[in-house]
Amino acid sequence: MQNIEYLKQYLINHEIKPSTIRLNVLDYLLKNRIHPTADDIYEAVAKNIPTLSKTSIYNTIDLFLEKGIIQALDTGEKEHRFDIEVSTHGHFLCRNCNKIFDFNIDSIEYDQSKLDDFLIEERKVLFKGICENCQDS
Amino acid sequence: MQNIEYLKQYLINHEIKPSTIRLNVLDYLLKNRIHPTADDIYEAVAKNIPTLSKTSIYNTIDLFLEKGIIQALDTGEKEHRFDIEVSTHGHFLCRNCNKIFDFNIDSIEYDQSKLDDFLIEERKVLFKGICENCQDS
DNA sequence: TACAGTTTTGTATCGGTTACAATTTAATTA
DNA sequence: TAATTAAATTGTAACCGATACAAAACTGTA
Repeated sequence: MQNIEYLKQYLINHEIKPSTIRLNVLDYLLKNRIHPTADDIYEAVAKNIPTLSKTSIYNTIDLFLEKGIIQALDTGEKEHRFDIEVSTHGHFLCRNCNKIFDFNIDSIEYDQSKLDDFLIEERKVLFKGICENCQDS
Repeated sequence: MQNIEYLKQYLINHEIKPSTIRLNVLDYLLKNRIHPTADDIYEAVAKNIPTLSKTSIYNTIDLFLEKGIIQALDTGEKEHRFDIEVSTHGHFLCRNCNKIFDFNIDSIEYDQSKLDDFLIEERKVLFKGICENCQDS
């Protein structure tokens, strides 16, 4: 875990008090942009913190969501997945290898009259299919 | 349940053998476009078929998904929801009343270079926020 | 050192979904 | 029509990601 000061400041800037678990989770998320599940995070962080409990991971995730430094992805898989990149962007889920690929979205053109006076807080775009790699094999 | 012949043909056209349960589920979905959960469907259809089991609803849903006459929505709520409208369109989930509103999508402009040679099979767009009605109160 | 507040842990439980064998129903053949 | 096979339906148990909650451990402050 490098740049502890950077990680601490990252949390503090988002009104999260640093703790060993939170720093480890943040470090993992920043370095492993694979849209991991709670269990992925748990398995990775538990290597550094042998006493770690699953509940602490869920607590940390809930806190990070609340403070807006991660977003949850609902892909139809049974586990939630999480993304340290919170800007609006598209996700492509390969239904063969289950990897998620990011892509930029420039605009969505839709019938706004249907959503007149609706307060839109989140825009999620999920494509599903087969990634390039899985088509070759 | 009106138009039994229409419902039968609807199923047959999609390679689904009609049965009482399947006809009832289809009828419910066509008449109640509220993006119901499996339990919503179960509760409604059980009124007509008292011996109905939850498993039969899951079986029917799986079959309908497989044959492509419904699509699943993953909204972050813990239950899946289902939509008899399978064309690509947007969904708005109100995080206050949990109603889902449909809207048309004309186009999504995105960085296609990231998805070069990807086979895109599904495009899902989900907005979340507060619907007009829930803002008034 | 004592105290209060926060963080973390461990256990039990929840609830939507799935697995699967048994039963019932429908379709096919003799 | 009865017998046989296949398909649909049911009921029970179990799975598993997530949650609730109280106890324990830790942190910061005076």
